[in-house]
Amino acid sequence: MSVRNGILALLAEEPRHGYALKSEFSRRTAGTWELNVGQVYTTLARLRRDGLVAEDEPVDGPRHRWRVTGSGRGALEKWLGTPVDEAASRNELILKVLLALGGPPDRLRLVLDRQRAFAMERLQEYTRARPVLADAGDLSAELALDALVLRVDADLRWLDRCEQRVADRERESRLDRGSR
Amino acid sequence: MSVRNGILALLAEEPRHGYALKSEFSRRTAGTWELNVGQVYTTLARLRRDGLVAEDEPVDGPRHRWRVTGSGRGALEKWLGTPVDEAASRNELILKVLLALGGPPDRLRLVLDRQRAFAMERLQEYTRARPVLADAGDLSAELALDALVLRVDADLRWLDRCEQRVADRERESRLDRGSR
DNA sequence: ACGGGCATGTAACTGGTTACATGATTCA
DNA sequence: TGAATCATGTAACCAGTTACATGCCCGT
Repeated sequence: MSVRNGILALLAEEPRHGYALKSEFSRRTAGTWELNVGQVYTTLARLRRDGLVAEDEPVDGPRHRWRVTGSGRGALEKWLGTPVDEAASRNELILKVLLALGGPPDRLRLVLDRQRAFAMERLQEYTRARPVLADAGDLSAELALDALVLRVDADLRWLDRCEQRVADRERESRLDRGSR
Repeated sequence: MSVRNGILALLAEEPRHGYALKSEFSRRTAGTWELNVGQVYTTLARLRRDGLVAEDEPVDGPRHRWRVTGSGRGALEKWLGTPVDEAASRNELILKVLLALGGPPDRLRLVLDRQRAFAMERLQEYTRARPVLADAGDLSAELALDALVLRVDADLRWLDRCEQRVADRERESRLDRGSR
């Protein structure tokens, strides 16, 4: 429901037309979340269907102005007030590693290596980009980037821990075989 | 494509029937990713449609045994070898905070507070559960929990940073108003 | 006899996403 | 004039998810 609620949040700030929502959405997420224009209109149609937004008839040219309804405002408050549960958000990286754990050790090592290399590359990019954003005074972009840095950092630590635990496991199994 | 590829990974270990996939999937993700049984069958049907898995005719009772095909193995390798891009995985928490940034300060503070309270609660739960899992010797569960801890920890740090930056911004705007 | 877990499946819905068609405006 | 951007919309697809129907088998 992220796109739905995101659009709702933007409309709650002020009524906007469809195309403006697309631009604003990606601007506010510092380009990390790009919407296909069409998606804005499909989402608006669904929001209208559910009574969360309403449209004014076009006045100047083809532009419709969309605004939030009362229940739309309610839905938004509810979304904002409900914390995001990391455990419930299905995480692809965790899944991948946990399942690779059941395959041959080489494959697991490949997964771990590829992911780590990628993460470190990204971390460098972010570190290079950080001061530029700070100079530009774009708070949203700074915070978005900070979030990414912290996450990728957490991922890297986790990958290290995985590698370590797996190495332990293999050492133990070698010892087992040796003492048989 | 997580569910699809996850099921593919399990079938690549050994042929299994549908119900076994459901159990194994949630066991291997340490209960953090529960599948509705029906979803397994719909996903299997789609995998078969795409030629990634094949089914043996039932031998004993109603049980079908599903196995990965050659192209299924290819698709799996590709998935495992492709790193997960954190920046491309749309993150609800970031979106929520960034958009709340555009609303009234009280609402932003509510979002931040709720999320932090929730995260700290979770962190405590995880810390309590950690030694139990270590004793049980369940490597998957341990690693899954570690991932959650690291992520929630990263989230907490980020929330702190957000609060700090927003407080800075408000102090500055107060100063601006004062010097007008 | 019956409740619960094992087992298979289908119909239907949701939200996200894209490809495509259409036309207005703007500016070089 | 013609490309780029602004602007609106629709048809269609995909993966994820759920609710529901069906029946087998096992232990009490």
